[in-house]
Amino acid sequence: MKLQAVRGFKDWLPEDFVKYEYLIEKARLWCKLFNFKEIKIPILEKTELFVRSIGEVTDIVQKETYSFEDRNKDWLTLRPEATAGICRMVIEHGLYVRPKPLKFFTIGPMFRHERPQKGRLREFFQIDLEVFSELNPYLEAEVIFLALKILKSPLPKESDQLYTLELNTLGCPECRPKYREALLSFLREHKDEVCETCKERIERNPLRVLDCKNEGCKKVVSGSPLITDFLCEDCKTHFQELKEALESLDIEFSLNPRLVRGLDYYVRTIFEIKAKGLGAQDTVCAGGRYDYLVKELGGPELPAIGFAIGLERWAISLFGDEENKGLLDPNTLTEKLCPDLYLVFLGKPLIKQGVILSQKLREKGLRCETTYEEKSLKAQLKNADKLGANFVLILGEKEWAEKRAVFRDLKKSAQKEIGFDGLDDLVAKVVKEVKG
RNA sequence: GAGGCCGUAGCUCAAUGGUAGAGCACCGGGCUGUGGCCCCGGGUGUUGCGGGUUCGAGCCCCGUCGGCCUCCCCA
Repeated sequence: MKLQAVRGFKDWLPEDFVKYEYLIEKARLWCKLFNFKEIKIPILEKTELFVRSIGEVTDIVQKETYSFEDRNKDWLTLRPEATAGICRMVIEHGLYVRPKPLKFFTIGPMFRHERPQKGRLREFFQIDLEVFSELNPYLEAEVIFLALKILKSPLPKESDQLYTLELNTLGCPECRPKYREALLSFLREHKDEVCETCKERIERNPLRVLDCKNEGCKKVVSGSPLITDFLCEDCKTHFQELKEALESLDIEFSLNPRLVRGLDYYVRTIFEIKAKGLGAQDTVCAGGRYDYLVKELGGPELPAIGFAIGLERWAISLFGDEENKGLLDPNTLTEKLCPDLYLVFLGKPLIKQGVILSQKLREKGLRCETTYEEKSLKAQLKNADKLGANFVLILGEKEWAEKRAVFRDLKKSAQKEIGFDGLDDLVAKVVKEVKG
């Protein structure tokens, strides 16, 4: 059997890498402007962390994690998301005593053992942001604003309608159970009308039924009790203030009372940002509040909100895929992979000069490539062209002796002669030509 | 985890159960002082892998691995 990458794990070829790098840099820029601090947490954590945070009965923990016993007989899990690890970090290092708000972001791979599809890999990258602070709707609105800001940042105009924001509230430990009970009894009454999957969901995770795409289920759900009718005063007020805060930031959103979460720790506000053209996996960013998680993991009471952007999905939404072109053209990025200058040397004695000269040029910031073997001028130019070089510098033994070189613009097919007095002078002149 | 479609050269794809091909890419040459264009030459392959049926399998059957899509779930 041929050796190949593990299923659902992808290589990033140079042309892929530039796309992700471009997006990551855009995101990083906005994170920093909002005063988020970049951190790194381990890829591997104790299994217990995810069981306690995400929830023992969730699908993620029950069947999607990469978990194993290590040589010390410790149960470890490749992180399926970043929030739990960041909470652990905050608690372990006592970061909660630092001035609020604590704003962190991290970028890295997550792992979930699911069936791969477009926009759904087993190793996938997330840009994850978390804010630990007081429960405040303005802060919350700002976090959502930032999510949209990041997503739209690579686009030429902010006015596009590529991304849509959906909003909901899950209530808090005080009001959610009441709603859950009401929903549960409603669903039990309509058990015969929902699909097979939902029959199971009713007892396991009734909120999920709200999210079912089955037409019959949708019909049932349309008459179901609404969370908004069960919210306690605090949650109601908070949600109302959040909506007003979003409006004051000119953020368009649609309320989706059927929006739910696969992770147990979320309370009150949750949101999702969907993108067009992604098929079934169209959620590019998701997040919400998790006001009790830090305490549940052994820390102090510390309300928090966060979200994660799926890097690969974000990339597809902007650059498109094999079938559909996106709004951004990846070719403008791959051009950056080409050398600025290719040094052509004719005659074996000059090869050594090529190595020295290219080094000096690199120190001046030029991306250089050169010849290491004696080859015909034609072969070297061909090579320079194939590598996508913008310019070539041609030095033959005759020119070398007469202290002159030919500088050729491959894109314009024009060339001129450069006289020089020593290597450093040549370097200076070439740099000037290339950089304009 | 369930279902469906698919897997042939580096890439995109052909090939009634009867000798594995094309375009692009790649390599060499025309062309030892000027790239792209052109011309000539080269197929670069364990038809994903393993079995089975058959005189004969890229094609049919089973299994397996992988990809895509839907479900499940989620970023």
